[in-house]
Amino acid sequence: MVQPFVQYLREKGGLTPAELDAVASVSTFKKIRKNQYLLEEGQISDFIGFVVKGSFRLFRVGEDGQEHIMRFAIENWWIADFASFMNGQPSKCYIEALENSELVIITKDHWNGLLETMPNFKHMIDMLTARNFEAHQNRIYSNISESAEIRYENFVSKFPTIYNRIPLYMIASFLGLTRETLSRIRKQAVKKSSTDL
Amino acid sequence: MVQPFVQYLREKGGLTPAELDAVASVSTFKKIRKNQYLLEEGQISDFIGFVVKGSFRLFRVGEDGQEHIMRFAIENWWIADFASFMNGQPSKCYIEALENSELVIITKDHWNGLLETMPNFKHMIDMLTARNFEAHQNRIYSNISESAEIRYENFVSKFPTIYNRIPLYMIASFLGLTRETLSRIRKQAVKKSSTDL
DNA sequence: AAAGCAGCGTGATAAATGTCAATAAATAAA
DNA sequence: TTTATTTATTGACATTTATCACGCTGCTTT
Repeated sequence: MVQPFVQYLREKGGLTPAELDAVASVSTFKKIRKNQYLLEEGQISDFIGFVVKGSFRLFRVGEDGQEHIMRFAIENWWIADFASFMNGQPSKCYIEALENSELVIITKDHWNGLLETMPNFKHMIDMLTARNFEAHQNRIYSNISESAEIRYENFVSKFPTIYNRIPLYMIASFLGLTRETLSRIRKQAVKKSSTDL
Repeated sequence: MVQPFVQYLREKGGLTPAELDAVASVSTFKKIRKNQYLLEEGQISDFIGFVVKGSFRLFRVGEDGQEHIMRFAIENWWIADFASFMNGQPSKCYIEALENSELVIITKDHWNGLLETMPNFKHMIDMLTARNFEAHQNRIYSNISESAEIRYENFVSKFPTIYNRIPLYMIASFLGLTRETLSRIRKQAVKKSSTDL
């Protein structure tokens, strides 16, 4: 099985060698090229991916045709449209590779099997789910209470590895801003920090 | 046990009489008066409440002292700071009764016990969790992509029973707007709809 | 009835953000 | 290197939203 994935499962889930084998037996390796879609609107997300290499964006397209980025994923992140995955409904989202990327794929049936039969795995996912829930809460709070500038600063400090790897206009989309506004916010921030002397 | 709660468990979870008894044996009834707190910042939400009667708001207080409403709950809704509940961390939220209210309370230990021993209960909660996740996604999408006016309209059509029961300035807070702005948006909306003739 | 309070509406003005258009800078392709 | 292509910046202007101040209404409480 793919090395970074094994390491992740050992560190985060404490899986035993036997358990790692069991996960391996239901895992698929997948390469996907830049700008290709892992999932498209209308499809059902009946799998979950683990990013081994590369990066992804998950976005929805508004009625006006504009793309709105819900989520990024880089190495060691899980990626799927979890809403579609959990409800079995057609997805409202696209998942696009931002670079040539590599994934481990686990289908929904296998995933649920692991949760039922492997307590270590279930415990790991429960932890992630709880953290994810909290992250959603924090993002909603941020959206309804914080200024664009502070939202941007928080993003940078929270996701430094994403911030310096992904085009600015995508971060703007994630934050619910236009690229122009984010560009200006950045300029102001530079001015401010140089005043901090 | 409290009638509306029993009915809810039967309808949504298909619980048997024996199962209802089991839930009853770990449930507590609680009355709370208007403007009282069910939970305060810093406390750990080690319980989940089911609203039998009345209404609640869950909010955070920003650094400037402003209150930002994350969530409402009325009859037949569950209420807790789920982030605190799941992670066992001190809550960043207050939960306040907006009217004289009544709840069924289940502590965390009992809750987890029900999930482990009662598949019908677990299934019901899994469904709710999935829907809740989707609702969060939709709210984030709404926040980053939609205008204040559309956000308000969607709120009204999505939660008609909440909208006509709760002060407007709280809805504004929930939507991330000032009360003044929401007041003006409403006036515009009236003007528009009267032009629809 | 009078006083107090909570909620809502509105005007004037300021600040934040979006839109459009043009260009520069950076990166990839030829 | 030269040429395309993508990404980022900037200016001028329009729109949206916030802020501050004030008054109105309806409901309690006294």
